[in-house]
Amino acid sequence: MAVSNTCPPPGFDARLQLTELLRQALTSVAPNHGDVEIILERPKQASHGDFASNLAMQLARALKTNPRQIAEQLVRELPASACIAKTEIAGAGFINFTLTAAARTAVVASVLNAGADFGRGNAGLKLQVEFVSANPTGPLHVGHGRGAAYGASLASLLAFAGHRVAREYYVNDAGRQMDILAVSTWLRYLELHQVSVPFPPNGYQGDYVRDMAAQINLAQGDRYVHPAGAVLSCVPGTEDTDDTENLEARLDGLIVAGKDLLGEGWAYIHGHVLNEQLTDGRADLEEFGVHFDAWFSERSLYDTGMVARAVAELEKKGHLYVQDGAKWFRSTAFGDEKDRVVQRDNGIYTYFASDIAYHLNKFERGFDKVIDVWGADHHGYIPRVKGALTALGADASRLDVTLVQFVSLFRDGQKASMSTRSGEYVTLRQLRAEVGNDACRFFYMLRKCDQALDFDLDLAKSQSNDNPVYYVQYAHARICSVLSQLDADALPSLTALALTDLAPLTHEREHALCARLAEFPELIQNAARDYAPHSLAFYLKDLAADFHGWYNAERVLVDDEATRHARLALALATRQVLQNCLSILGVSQPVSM
RNA sequence: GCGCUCGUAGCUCAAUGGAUAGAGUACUGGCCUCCGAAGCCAGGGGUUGUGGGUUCGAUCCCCGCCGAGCGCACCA
Repeated sequence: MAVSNTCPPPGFDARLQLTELLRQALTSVAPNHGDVEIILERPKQASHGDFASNLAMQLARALKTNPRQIAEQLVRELPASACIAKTEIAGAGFINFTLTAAARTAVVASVLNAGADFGRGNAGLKLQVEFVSANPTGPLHVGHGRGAAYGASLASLLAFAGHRVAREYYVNDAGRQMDILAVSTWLRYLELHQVSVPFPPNGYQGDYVRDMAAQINLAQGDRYVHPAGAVLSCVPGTEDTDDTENLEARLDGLIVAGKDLLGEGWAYIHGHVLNEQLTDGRADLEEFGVHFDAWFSERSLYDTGMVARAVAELEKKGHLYVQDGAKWFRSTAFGDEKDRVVQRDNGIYTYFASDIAYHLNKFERGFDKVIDVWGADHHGYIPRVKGALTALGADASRLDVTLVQFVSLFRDGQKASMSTRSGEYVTLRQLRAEVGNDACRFFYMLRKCDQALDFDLDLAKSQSNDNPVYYVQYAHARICSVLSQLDADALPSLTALALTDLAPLTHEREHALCARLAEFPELIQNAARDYAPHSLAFYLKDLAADFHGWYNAERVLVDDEATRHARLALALATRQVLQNCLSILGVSQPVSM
């Protein structure tokens, strides 16, 4: 017989308790199946109680018995517990548990005691999350913004779940794209000096390139000026702009010209534009609340000989062969659809080679898991990277690649076009200025990352109840507002509230809100396991809804002191969980709005 | 053609293999002498693209088909 007025001990966990009870019942009913996993879920429907177990259904086949019959046996063998008000068998054989009021409201004390640590796990793995890693060839755009928001939230989530998380940005400072940016800037610089070299259509077109040219002009004057004839002397092909191959060859010719004519000056321009773009991107991300522990340079992999070492290692293990003068990695032996070049016939390593080295380096740093957040357009790249790791004798399952799908911006119902090269795209900075950091971070989290995102600018901007981020923040501000109604001496201390008698919390909505709070630690576990920070955004909407519903149904500041204190405790606990959850997503918690 | 990610209410999206598939939005009607109405309450809305299979049970797992996006470089 359940005793409903018994107070559960501090740190009481109903799920753990019920799991233990079922485990004991199981050993009595089916001693040979003691290893069956005990699953407890929170039913969607309130009439199904606080927790439901499908244990009887799981056993039906093995015991060759009707699930409902097994359920009855299990319930009969269930040890008595002070936290259970009712046990019911329902549906196909579910066992539904209804908790006592005291067991339901106990979470309030747990939240107030744990504070900012409520929900924190103790997972303890050493993880790395690498994200954004955009080429520093121009401003970050809204697609990078999604990767940034997702990666940052994921990293915070994993850290909150108890992992040790390193956040890293891989800087592609060694490739052809950087050369193209440097040559684009140089050509704009030459334009300032009336040297007429036609600007290539496949160069970087954005205004920021002209800005950097002006900076170089200011600092260095005309020392990098060369006549148009000299610049064009090593540019092959015709001016046919329809032939892509021809255009790329001409661009490469311009790069060669720049390196030859400028010598040290090329290194200066290259270094300047790299530093400029990196600094800009870093500032942009910092303002967005996205921080990195490390900025890993691709070039450093060459400088330290890591790339050569990785390729030599593959060669030693017999996974390379030479064809048409190039060195190929036999990735088809590891599930890839074709073999891949790691070193070109001119001796230059491919990007893939440095990426093998990079991932080898990551693995050598001793992470239990390496998580790469990539744009969805890179998905075809996964088999070859994993293949290379396997070929090197590493455990490729330690690498998880999460793909983030594309973002389309909609303004006035119209899709905004995006093209990096042409410079016609909305930057992350523009987006943040227009809709604000909080709405950005939250909107990016309103989709699973493997779902294409249509970002509705007008909705994100609207200061109305259409906007979910305001709905959640409003709940927080409302609680703060209630507390500010009290004189400082009328508000009991946190420790006092944590000890307050919660028996006055009898309303259905109060219990629903408590159940939502109790869900938070489980949410963290599941979301961290699934790399799914979006579920935190959905939880916040539910939590805010439960709070608003309660708030409209009952007053917090009532005359009766016992009731008032219990409700204050619940309001404070709600605010705490809102804070914990919003912090993980990098969204602020305004006191008023 | 091959591969990856998807297809859920009019629209935008959720749903560790569980019970009557949920929110928001839009539409309709209510709630401020009352702690913040950026709020709440009540309505109608569905063959989960489609056809099979596995399972006590499938939006979820497997196969086929239809449709969408993205890939299929000695670019990064």
